[in-house]
Amino acid sequence: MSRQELSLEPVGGCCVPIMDAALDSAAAVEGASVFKALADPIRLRLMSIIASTAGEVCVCDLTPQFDVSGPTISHHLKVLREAGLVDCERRGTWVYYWPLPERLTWMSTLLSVPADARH
Amino acid sequence: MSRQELSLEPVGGCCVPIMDAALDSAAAVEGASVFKALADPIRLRLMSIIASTAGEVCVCDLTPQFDVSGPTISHHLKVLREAGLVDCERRGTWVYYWPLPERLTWMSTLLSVPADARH
DNA sequence: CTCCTGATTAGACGTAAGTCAAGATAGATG
DNA sequence: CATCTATCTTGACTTACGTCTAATCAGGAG
Repeated sequence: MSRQELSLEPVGGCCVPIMDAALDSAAAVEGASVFKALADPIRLRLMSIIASTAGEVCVCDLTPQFDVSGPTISHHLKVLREAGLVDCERRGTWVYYWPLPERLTWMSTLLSVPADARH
Repeated sequence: MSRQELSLEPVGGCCVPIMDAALDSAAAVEGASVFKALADPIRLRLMSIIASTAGEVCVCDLTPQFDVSGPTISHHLKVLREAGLVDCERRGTWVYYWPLPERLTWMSTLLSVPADARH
């Protein structure tokens, strides 16, 4: 359950802000795949709920907060897992998810704007 | 040319990191649309080229760096424009693009991870 | 005005992505 | 073992997205 289904390479060696240096083609492919994982409203909100919860969250507490079916939530959680943004563990009947902050830090750095370039 | 084709509301009033507070449904929809704009390798690389260039970039210097047709580049630039990530201006025969750092800052803050939560 | 060049728009096409219902799996309990 | 609950997987369906060619638009030059 906690194995990573997709490539989880360092994503370009983390990381120079795009305002400092342009990405090459390969880095763009890898980077875009992480953005894609957060490019859906349900996934972005799932990520924010998981990330803002200290410790971990049970799927059974996640599903009722959305208007879509259980399988759909399960699908979105899998996408977040494959992107390296969360991990999970089954304990008894329930499955618990927690955030993996490394990728968030990577994206945040990539998008960071030098103070003197703001506005 | 520099009009904004889509809603460019403040995107949730910019901005609390997702590790501090979960997004509500409406904020997630709006936020996901910005991530979607960078969720394509060509757009992410276009954005990084535009952002890393001091001043502005001519479309004529952008297109040759990619293996897709001119109209495709034009389409991707439009998506970035509608997401509020870049703006442009025609001067004579050529069109120039520059970054709008506000949205980058917003995303970067949203994804930022408190130092004590890293790893 | 006419022609040429750079850029965008329109429309068509194929693939990818989100959703659901139905079935499968994991584990607890009797 | 059988049964029940929580979660995930499968397969089908529909819509969204990236790409192209062809056509259009904006400006400069002759």
